[in-house]
Amino acid sequence: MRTATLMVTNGEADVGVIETAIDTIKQMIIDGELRPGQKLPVEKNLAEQLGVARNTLREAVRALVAMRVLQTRQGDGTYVTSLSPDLLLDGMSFVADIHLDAGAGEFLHVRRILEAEATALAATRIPDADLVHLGDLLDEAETVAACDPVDHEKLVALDQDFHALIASHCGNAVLAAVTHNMSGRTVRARVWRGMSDPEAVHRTLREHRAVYRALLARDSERARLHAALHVLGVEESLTGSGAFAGEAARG
Amino acid sequence: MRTATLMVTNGEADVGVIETAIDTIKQMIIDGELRPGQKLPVEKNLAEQLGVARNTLREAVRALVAMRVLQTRQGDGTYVTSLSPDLLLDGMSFVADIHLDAGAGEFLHVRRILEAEATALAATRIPDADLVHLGDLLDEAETVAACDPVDHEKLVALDQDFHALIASHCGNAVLAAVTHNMSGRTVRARVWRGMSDPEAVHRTLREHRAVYRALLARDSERARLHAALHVLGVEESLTGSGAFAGEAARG
DNA sequence: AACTCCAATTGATCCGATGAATATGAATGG
DNA sequence: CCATTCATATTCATCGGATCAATTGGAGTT
Repeated sequence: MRTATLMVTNGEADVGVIETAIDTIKQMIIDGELRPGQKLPVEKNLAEQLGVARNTLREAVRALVAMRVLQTRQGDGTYVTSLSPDLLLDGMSFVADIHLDAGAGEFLHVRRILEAEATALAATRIPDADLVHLGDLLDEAETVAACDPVDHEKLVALDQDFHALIASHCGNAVLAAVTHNMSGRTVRARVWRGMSDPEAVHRTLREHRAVYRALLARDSERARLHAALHVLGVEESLTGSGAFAGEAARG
Repeated sequence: MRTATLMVTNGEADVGVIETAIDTIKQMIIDGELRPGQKLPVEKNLAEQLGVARNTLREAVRALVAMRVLQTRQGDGTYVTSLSPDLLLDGMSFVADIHLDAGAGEFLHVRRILEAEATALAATRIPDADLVHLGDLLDEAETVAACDPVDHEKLVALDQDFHALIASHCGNAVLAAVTHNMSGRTVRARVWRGMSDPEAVHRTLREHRAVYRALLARDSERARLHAALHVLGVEESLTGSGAFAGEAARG
């Protein structure tokens, strides 16, 4: 009956009833008692089963909802989500966002490694139809960049779509999710907003097109290099080494 | 006064009061209004400031506590954590754990890429003192492995320490944290528990020592290769290709 | 100055009540 | 017989208050 108490003795130190309830539900998922899509007992019953008050259970459930493990629908019930990696790992983008001052470079370094691998893998896996779609994204981005009042928001969205579409075809959902989330919305927005120089925007778009051509050629190594170089360019533009040294090296 | 309502109009769709409260607090952190280590207003005041009930605020705070953004101390108050990447990213290990059936290979693939990079970087950065410590870990692991009733729990802990110590000196906290969390406790435990064959244990320890020797030689490329090969061995032992093909290829 | 002890502060947990959204099944019209 | 409409029950969302427990900080003592 008092499952919660049993879990405490089994697990680590008792740091609180709610933490215990969270870990208990987590463990039920890991153990397979709760499967993706499955409906949980109603709050009243589940609270009684775990030996906690309904409000306490709600805080535990809310924590799991925040980390995309559970999903609640008012009037219906609480369900286990698909637990797919891209769903559970999308909280990482928030981590990247709050470190855009100090640690943005570290996130970008990781993204460079992963994006290079994901792009290389995608070179031999992305369907022709999605390559066409990729080309459309590039064309649209260049159109937007040509306008005088450049819509940076639109460019950010197209940039994100471009990389996400490639990564989604690397054959590894975890790699795609981690890569995608290694730079959050705020980071991407800052990068593009920092491109006051029109030349910087065009250079970035040229890098995108270089990756695109490598994918068209189904050349993994070319794709890997261009992807890495592209992210490296972003890194250097953030650390400031791109404004002088980077630009000089390119020129 | 009604900050929460203002945030809704500013942000995305209103999916609930609690979600709004969570996003508001998140944004306050991203914007720098709340800094690491800072104390939040008391529950009563903060709830009033956000225009929600105290119970509602608690659920929001609880969600942020679960993702290691906030920390509460009874009788004292609620504080913003250090927000360090290793703290905020340690929830990923849970994601890895619940996918140990289907997607363990995908996590290991990512870990292989990152661990190779982290080990290569550490080769030129890890202090001599920690290299000594690393050697001690290896010696201890071999001692444990030599005992008849092999303590697999101890081996798991030593394995985790070995890799964590290396990654911690790669000069990139994000890379270290992501690498570390790419295989959770449950995954590691399963891997080591699956080594019923004593030869498999010794092979793994030999791989560890090969990485160690490369670090001693301060040879980044050797370290990278041995690290990648080591994780690859784990991948193959999980997918089953190690039992036959892997063993044959090695012999 | 150092220690002890008490009261205020603050979060932790619980309880009950009301509102809002959904699902379910009966009733209705075709 | 089938589709639609609608009333009702179920369930989560939100709220306000009450009590317990842990920490803090100052008063008082040595």
